[in-house]
Amino acid sequence: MVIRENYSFFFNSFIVSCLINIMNQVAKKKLLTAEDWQEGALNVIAHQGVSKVAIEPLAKELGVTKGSFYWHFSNREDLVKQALNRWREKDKELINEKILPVKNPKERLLAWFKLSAEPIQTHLIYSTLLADRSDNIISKILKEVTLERLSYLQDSYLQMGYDTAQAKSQSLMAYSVYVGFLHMSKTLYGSLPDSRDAEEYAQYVAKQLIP
Amino acid sequence: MVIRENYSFFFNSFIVSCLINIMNQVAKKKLLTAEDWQEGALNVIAHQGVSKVAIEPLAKELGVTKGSFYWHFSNREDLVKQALNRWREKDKELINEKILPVKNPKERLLAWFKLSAEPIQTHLIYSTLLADRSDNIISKILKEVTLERLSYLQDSYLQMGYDTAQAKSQSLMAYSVYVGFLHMSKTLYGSLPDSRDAEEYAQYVAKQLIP
DNA sequence: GTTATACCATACGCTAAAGTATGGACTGAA
DNA sequence: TTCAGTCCATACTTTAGCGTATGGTATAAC
Repeated sequence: MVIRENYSFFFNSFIVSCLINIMNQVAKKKLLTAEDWQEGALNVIAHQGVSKVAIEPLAKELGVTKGSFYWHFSNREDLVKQALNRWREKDKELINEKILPVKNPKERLLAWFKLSAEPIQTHLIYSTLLADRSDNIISKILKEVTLERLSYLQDSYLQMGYDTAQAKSQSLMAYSVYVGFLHMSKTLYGSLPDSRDAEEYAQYVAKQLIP
Repeated sequence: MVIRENYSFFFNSFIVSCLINIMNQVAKKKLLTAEDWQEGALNVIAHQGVSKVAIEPLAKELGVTKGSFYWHFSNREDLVKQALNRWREKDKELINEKILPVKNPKERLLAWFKLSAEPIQTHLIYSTLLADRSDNIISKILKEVTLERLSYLQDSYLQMGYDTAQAKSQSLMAYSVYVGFLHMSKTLYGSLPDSRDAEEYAQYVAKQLIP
């Protein structure tokens, strides 16, 4: 008892601080940010397409109601716009971290082919957007992302000794193979293949497209 | 006056027969068949996607009302199903007429690459379906069409001396280039390129993919 | 301890589109 | 001429989802 009395201050302050931490975590999990909504939207886009992004179902999934949504966004179009911009930024970061640091152009291309075959969200989103011409926002962002991706592919081929025209055609073809792979795997297998098959395929394609 | 009297029978019968012809034409244009609805749906699918196929707007475009639709089809899903089956049949006929008759396997592949770059409806529909996973009907038909197309590509490579594994991989890659081309052209140029550019591109790709 | 602000719930109106029920017009056959 | 069958129009009901209006609660600042 004496001990408890002596340590009561410690225990009390400890418990209180713990409670505050927990409550903060609960509060932080319960209070949604705009990013939470964007991520939810991107998940829907990746698996069902932009047209399936609906406010009320998404709110239900996030454990809130429409009231939350219209606090963070002005309307549905606003959410789609912000979500797609978020996707573009995340995709850019991925490339900046995993592809561009590879100095040797041949190895960089190989790394890109490997990455392009991995079953990650950014590919799912890209392939879904490719056939969705319902919005001008989509066309705009899609074109930007595609041109940016093509540019670092072209750079690699240039650094390998291709002239400008050849590098352009070759990078376009390589990128077409990437796009085709995304759709073929979804069409034939229902989803992107697992890492082993993807690696194997990437090796084969790279052999054909990297001299 | 006399003349008019004399020719009145002729005039009357002529006018009547003309009217009957016109009315028949009007009647034949006014009475829609299930095929008319299917074609209308395919047009929407080609340019806007399956999710944009709506009964009342389509009826308005065809000059009728929903009453006509629910006479020919049980519901919306029924229309989509029949329309996609019609697309599959028309696509099959196209291949049977323009590709399969070419006896030399190398020339047959070349003909296929050329055809695959032409801005025709069947390609638009295919590329739109590729990212639309909203329905099981779509996935099913899409898979069937893809496998069938892959099979005659693979046959061509087999006849050119490839072994089974090589022919499989090579045809898959060639088909991926096709799919990629569809999306790339829509993404970068907004639509499929005109015949000259397509021909040029087909030549380049064929050089890479046909030994 | 009052007050402002951030965040969310609830309730409502509105529209597009699916599907139903019913009647009408036209046609060919009996 | 009547009658059945074909094809379509019109008038509903229903539902999903967008957007608004308003009120409630918690937290931080003062």
